[in-house]
Amino acid sequence: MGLKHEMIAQDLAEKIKHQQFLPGDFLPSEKQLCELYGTSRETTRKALNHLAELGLIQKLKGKGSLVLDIQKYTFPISGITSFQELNDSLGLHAQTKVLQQKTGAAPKYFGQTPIEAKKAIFIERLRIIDQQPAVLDQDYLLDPPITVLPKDVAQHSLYAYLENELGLEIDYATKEITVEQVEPAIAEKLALKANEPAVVVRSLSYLADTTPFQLTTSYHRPDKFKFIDFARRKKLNH
Amino acid sequence: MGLKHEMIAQDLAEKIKHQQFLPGDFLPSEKQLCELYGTSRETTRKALNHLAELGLIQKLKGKGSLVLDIQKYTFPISGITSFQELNDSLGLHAQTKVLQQKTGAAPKYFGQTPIEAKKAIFIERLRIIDQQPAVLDQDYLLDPPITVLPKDVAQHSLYAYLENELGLEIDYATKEITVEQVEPAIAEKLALKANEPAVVVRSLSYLADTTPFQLTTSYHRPDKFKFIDFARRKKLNH
DNA sequence: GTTGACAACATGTATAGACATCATGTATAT
DNA sequence: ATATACATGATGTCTATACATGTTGTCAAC
Repeated sequence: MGLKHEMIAQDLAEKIKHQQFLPGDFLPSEKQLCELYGTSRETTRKALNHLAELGLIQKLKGKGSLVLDIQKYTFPISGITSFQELNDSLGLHAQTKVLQQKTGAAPKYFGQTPIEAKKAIFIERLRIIDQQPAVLDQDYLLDPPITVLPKDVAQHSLYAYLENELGLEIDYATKEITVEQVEPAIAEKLALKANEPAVVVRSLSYLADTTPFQLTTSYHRPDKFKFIDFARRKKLNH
Repeated sequence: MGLKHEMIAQDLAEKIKHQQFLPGDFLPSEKQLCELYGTSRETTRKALNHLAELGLIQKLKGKGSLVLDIQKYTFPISGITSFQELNDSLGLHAQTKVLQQKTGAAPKYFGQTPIEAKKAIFIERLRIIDQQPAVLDQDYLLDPPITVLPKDVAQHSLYAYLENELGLEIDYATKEITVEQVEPAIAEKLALKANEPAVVVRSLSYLADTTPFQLTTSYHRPDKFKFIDFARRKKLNH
């Protein structure tokens, strides 16, 4: 079970990552890819457009699909990616220390957005890289839709549990990055110097049916923080 | 002159922004939109998918296209957007002070990416919001492809000049956000306190033909910095 | 040698149609 | 009343085709 255009995109992405296509190379033409995968042109084009959005290739009219020079660490960071996934795909071998897990009331607001769910599971986790605290994550998993969370999930991949065990479809999120002074308890956990601010990433994540399910605040040590993004120019802003 | 699917997307985006469709509403069905705009279904769907990528709507299978509740200031910030465009679309009425404009050698590297162009136009601009310095932009416009820059362009919109006057197609960029201690000259221009770090956004922007044309370093006062993003979960990371 | 016309091939845009899947209301059978 | 079955209309995926436009090499004319 798999959609054709996604499988083509997946396959080509793998081949680019494994350097079977090098930056500066052209991918096979759409016609050749159609024959190769046994699909129609529109389907092949859907896959190529997906890769272009991700910044893996650049489509040049009349010429072909050029493989771009994206360093490995450039692409997984933007978008919605769990720390565990990042850890795996970048080989960070970071350590996760679960500081708290309890149930309680859900926050009433995220910025100006009111939160409907009344209950939530609260998790606090410290991410340690090279024996140094790097990130403090505070998560509220909203109930509904998430009613229980087995004890060991927070230690491993939350997203894998939600997607694979509960069958939830994680779809989109809004994020906000600021730099702030944080309360002493948090500063202490991150081993910040006196008056040193933290990078605060607040995000609200939604399922495919538009139900919000997770509210996260991540506090990053500023010297460990790096956000890398690939963006295409969109022309729909009035 | 305009592509059908882009014009539909543009039109629907306008109507959403002007609240002719409210968050929680469904857009007309694809079939109705086809009749309304006199287009085929695939063309209409291209427009809707574009809006979904931008976070303006959520498509629900079997139901329709739901208008999401995105605050105005949520969407223009991500992607590639010039300060001038942001200023206009958010009504910041910021002030731009051009500190320097000169020609010289281009930097040799951007991170690990080597830069081919030898010459460049260097511009330094201070963005002032509410009488307070907020951002210091240092731009290198690479030569080629940009050989000259009229004196008053830096004061207004650089991107409008490049796109409309020179006919260049600005297409994509890579960005990197970090928090760093900056050199005293820069700290002074931003009126930073002693040892106060700045948010540094480094970006390399490209034309549609993959030519890099601009190398920007933006230094933000941390208390004025806010990065807002809408992201969809992509599943192509192995 | 340079230019120009042309063919071959690439991607870009748009259309029409088929079939699958999901949501929902309605009518029927129990 | 409840449950089942079905029809309807929505979006999702895929195919086949046509034509437009950009790129490049070739070959002929000058």
